[in-house]
Amino acid sequence: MEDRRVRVRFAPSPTGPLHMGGVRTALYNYLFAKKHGGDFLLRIEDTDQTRYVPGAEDYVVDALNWCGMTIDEGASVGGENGPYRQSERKPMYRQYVEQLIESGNAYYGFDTPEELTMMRERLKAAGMAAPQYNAVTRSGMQNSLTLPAAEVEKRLAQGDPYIVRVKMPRNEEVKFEDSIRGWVSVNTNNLDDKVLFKSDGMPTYHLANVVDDYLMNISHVIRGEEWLPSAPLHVLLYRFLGWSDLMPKFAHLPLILRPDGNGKLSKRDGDRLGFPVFPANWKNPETGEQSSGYRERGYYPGAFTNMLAFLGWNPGTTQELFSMDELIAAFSLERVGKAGAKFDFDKTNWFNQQYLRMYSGVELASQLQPFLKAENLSAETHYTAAVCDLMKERATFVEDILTEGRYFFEAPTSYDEKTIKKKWKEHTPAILSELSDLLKDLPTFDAENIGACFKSFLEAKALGFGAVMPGFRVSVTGLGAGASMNEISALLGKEEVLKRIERALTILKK
RNA sequence: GGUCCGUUCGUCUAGGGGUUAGGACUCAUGGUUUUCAUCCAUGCAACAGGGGUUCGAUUCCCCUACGGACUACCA
Repeated sequence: MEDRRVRVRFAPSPTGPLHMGGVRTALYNYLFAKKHGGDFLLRIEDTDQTRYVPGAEDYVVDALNWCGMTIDEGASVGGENGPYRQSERKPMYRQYVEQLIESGNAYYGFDTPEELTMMRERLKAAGMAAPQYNAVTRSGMQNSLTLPAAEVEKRLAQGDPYIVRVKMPRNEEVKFEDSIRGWVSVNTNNLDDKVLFKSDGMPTYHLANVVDDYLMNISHVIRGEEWLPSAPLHVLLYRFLGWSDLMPKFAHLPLILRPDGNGKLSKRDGDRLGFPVFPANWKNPETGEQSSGYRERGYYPGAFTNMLAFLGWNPGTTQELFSMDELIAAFSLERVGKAGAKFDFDKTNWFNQQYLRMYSGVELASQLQPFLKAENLSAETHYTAAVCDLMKERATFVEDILTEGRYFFEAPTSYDEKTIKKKWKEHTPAILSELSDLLKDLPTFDAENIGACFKSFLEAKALGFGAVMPGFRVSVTGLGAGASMNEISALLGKEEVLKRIERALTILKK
């Protein structure tokens, strides 16, 4: 059993865009699988046809691909254990349901939804907080445990709608070892007779999940903490089906919480606080509602997954920047924390900034190209690359290089008012004019010479940097602050710099 | 309400019976820079509370408080 091949699955329900919490669950599964040379499967849990949202499955695959997780088996890539959509596995579940009924671990239920509601209302009125369909209440309901056998036969034969429930045993401790939480123990008296098979002929999550994990030979179930309360039911199901020996190991991940206040992270929080909660943009096909994603906001997939990996896990060292391969090498479930983690958007941006810096000017130039194009700007590649090299230290996103360095691609159309008000003095035009003449005569217009020229000019005129530089900068860039003016000027070239100064002098005068 | 899970700086976390309780993000200050950013340095800032066990508990145990998840013919 110890040398069992590691096979894990990520099993989302296609009811909408994949939430970043889901991406993290997928990531931990992926890291764990790859760490142990195992398989990462994607299974679509679409047993609830009423909640199916078109496009959601493609979205999951797209998001996983963007994040750099390769799916070994799944509907999109195939595999030997398919189909990988539960809706397509519908015929496979029935025999296991029947097996459970025959062994006395499950039974038919004929109660209508209305009767169920009435039962709950009645018990609530009698003072019961959360009425359950369990060993106590099932005796008063219509099911194959209370109805005469003949009646059950008759109802089934005439095609009355029915469901199948698990027959939860009385007063039994169900124990299992969670890789993250240790031993978890629950008494079956606190569990109810969960529906395993719905009247539409589809299994519920509980049954489908256990059957498919068994059939797909899943070795480890790594999923969100929201599943912890139903894990004992799953353990019981493995036992009832005679599969205890092949039961996967469980690991229940802590949740990602809201940055402020309490509760788990939701789409609402992102809207309210101004950050995406989805990996990529999503448009609800029914309402047309748009949700923004990290990809379109300009985050690098590596930065996004790196950030996600650290939300609940740490390597035990002080290293924080990890490539996917490094993550795979360092990952272990033992180092996943037990407590929920509040999402920190600042840290996400910090990760992106770190990733951006690792690119060369040339690489950044090609990343910047679409943004330039969108603004109808263009430049030689080597020029854009040089701009990126100069500007990358002050950018979090590639786009920042353009928004903060637009003057590299077109002459300023306006001049920063604050700087003009504070630094554009009466004598500024005369000074700039003189400086301009000096720059004109420079034989080599590079940063070093410009700097030297500037310095000697200041010395000759007995002026401080503050008397000349701000005016020079605002004339050329339109801004009050930024990268080294020597570098900027050299990049722009003599002709352009002189032209801009001249233009500023005519517009600003004084 | 019940069941289960959890609780170290504002946030992510390391640590673990004896530590000046460490790192990162954020924030503040100083240095570098013509300026801004970067970078460097420094600072602010935490073991939820109460009982045990122990020579000694932040660490182990119990209780309380607080937080979270679950409590559908949803996953």
